[in-house]
Amino acid sequence: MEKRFADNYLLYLLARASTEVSKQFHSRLKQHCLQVSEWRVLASLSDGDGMTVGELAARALQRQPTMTKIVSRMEISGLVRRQKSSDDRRRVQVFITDNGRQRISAALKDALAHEAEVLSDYTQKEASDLKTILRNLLERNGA
Amino acid sequence: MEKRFADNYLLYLLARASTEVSKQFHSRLKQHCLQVSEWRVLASLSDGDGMTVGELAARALQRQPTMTKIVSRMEISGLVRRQKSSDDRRRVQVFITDNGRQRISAALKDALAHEAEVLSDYTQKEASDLKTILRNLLERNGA
DNA sequence: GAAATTTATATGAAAAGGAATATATTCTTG
DNA sequence: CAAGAATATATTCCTTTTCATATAAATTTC
Repeated sequence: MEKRFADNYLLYLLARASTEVSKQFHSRLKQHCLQVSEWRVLASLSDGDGMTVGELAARALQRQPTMTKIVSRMEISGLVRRQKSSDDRRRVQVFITDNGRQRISAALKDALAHEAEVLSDYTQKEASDLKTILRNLLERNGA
Repeated sequence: MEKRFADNYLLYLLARASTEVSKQFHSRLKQHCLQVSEWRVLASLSDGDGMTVGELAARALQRQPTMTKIVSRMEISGLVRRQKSSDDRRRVQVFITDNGRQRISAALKDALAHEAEVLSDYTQKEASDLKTILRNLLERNGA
């Protein structure tokens, strides 16, 4: 069988790996009534609450104007709240609400469970090596 | 420094690696006047011409209705052409045009050059191991 | 072989995203 | 400290994607 360009092209392998594995998890998110973008924002905020729109955009791999819109929607649905930063009033800090915290809590557990499934065939060392390799790739590419 | 959930979460590392590395290449695509979706379709077709809309969607990691529209746009701009399959007239086969082949040719070279840059710090073996690991992850996750 | 089911693609309305730019605030520099 | 540059967020307009479903052809089942 002939080897296709794509099957040996790093960017495609990365995109495919990310897309396929994420797709599995995204179907679980539906059960938590969470959109992918909502999940990403809430997961980020559960790490460090009170992030600015720009920080959130970077973390959630979105552009800033997109994040502004995501935050607006999530504010309306009561998952987060906005607050102008007092020391730099250009900045807007986004905080997770109790409602948001409740919604993300189960999803976070589910995320870890799903990750365990994805890595179920791997030894502990293999799994940690895989992650190290990815972090390494990111470091070497200016992330 | 505290460790964030995301920085050790496989799906995030994959998404981040894919997004960051792809972003670099996407800016190059602009110089070839190609959209990302166009690049993906043409690259797929340069591997195996005459793919169905469904096959293309799977390869280009898009949903089928999205691919129908991408193909429609690309047909209008003369990069591909459609042809109803004769053995199964539900299927539509998509072929790359001469114009499309011209447009993709330089981009393909650029893709390989960019990949080499991304992997410039890696030895041959490390690079090939990285790809093997990703292919492996895909196989184990039903891709 | 007709009816029901499945499969492949297309369509239409609504949601989301993207690029460019506006607005507001802070920083810099002379 | 005023003018200009830089930074953070929001907005606008336009393109693209998504979801649900329609359409059309092939396959299965009775």
